[in-house]
Amino acid sequence: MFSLSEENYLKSIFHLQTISGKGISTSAIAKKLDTKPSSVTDMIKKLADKQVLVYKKYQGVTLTNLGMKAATYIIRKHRLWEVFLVEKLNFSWDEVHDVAEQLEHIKSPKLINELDEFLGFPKKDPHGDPIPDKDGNFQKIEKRLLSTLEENQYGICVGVNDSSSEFLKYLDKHQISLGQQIKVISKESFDGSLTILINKKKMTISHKISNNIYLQS
Amino acid sequence: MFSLSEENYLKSIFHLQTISGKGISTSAIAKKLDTKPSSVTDMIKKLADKQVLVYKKYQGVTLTNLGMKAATYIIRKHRLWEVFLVEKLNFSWDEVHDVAEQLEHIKSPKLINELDEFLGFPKKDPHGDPIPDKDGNFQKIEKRLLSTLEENQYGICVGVNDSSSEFLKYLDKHQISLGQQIKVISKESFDGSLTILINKKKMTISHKISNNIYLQS
DNA sequence: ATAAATTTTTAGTCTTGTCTAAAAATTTAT
DNA sequence: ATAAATTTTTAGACAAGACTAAAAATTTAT
Repeated sequence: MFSLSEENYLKSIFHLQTISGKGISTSAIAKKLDTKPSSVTDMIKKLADKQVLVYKKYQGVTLTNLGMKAATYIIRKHRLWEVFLVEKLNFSWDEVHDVAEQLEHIKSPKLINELDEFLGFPKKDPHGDPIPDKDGNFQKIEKRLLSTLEENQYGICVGVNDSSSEFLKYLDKHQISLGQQIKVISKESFDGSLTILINKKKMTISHKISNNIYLQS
Repeated sequence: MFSLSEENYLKSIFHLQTISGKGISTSAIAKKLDTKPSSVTDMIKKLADKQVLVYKKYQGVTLTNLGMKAATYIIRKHRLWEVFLVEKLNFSWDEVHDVAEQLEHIKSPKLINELDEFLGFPKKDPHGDPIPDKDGNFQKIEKRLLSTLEENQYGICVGVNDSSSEFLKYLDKHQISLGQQIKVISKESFDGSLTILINKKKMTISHKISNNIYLQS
């Protein structure tokens, strides 16, 4: 069984590993968890003792299969609770993160599987991220950042990279949501800004925005 | 804001206070929380600093209005989650306690009021205990222990004193549930055992059982 | 290849919440 | 009323997690 802190480390390392592929540095973990590298070193030793990751001084860490399994289960819980909050309790997608962050640590053999069933075994959370099933399997949807598209290319919005309340509110305000088609009209090479067609309307967005929206082509 | 431990102390002190009425001793709290009196002394000082209880050496503690309010809110959360688990997630009444014990500590201004609404503003939890509303008010149902009835008296089962899984399973096994009428046929003064009429059938129960069942007359 | 800059680890400290052992206060019994 | 028993508090210690400051290792630059 893992402590609350241990679970948060596992989840962060899993996320970092999914992006980078390589061993994760102490400082990267510290940054993600908003803590100090020295604290990370301490915790990493504990987690290595528990066999959930491999750790060699100065070389970064890698999750073991056991660690991957534990992290996936935490993510399953997080995303199912997000669906619950949005579908049943009238939360908007920018309000769910902090609460799900707490709920994901609840321990009960029965709770999550029942919740899954109650929600109809959803495959994706409100931000478009896939929900692992009870065996830890989930489909990896191939998706690409809107910022990588060229003029005249298009796709369906299937996810976001930044789940912060601020960003999600921006999307709501400009009526950008999951499932919508987005087409790139023109691309400004100077600052990377894009003019896109969405909802039959043209709009221009900055690189910072397009770099946080995922499309499926 | 209170820590997890502080919340557990508040809840326990509230429960003890509801039963006894008087100031609660260090050792009573220690027993309830399965900890040591010395640990209780430490925590009590912290809680007194936070103005939630009044503490004088060797005299026991009493919750202030602030403390009562905080404790009531935790109990509201606990009982609403119990209703959710039973009504929506197929938990039986003997399975809910441990999970609700964790869920009651989730912090979210929105979560509990939405959950309350989602459940249809229930007035009682699965064990018959009243659920405080959002302002902390709840009806005190006058109820008495089955063990205090005399021969030929009867009442409706409205709650239990012991919420342990073992006791609740006993009740399920013998088909005793909330809402049923129970009549005392005879009372054995030697050991306090009762012969009762329930479901049109006679059965004999020990004093330990009748002392944990509440009736409304 | 060596010096400078950066990253990581160690060493020591702090906080929260707990514990044991012993001292102090209170209650009970004679 | 005083001694004995009980309850409560103090004192000191420990584990989990985190922090700061300084040392060690690694990477980058000259």
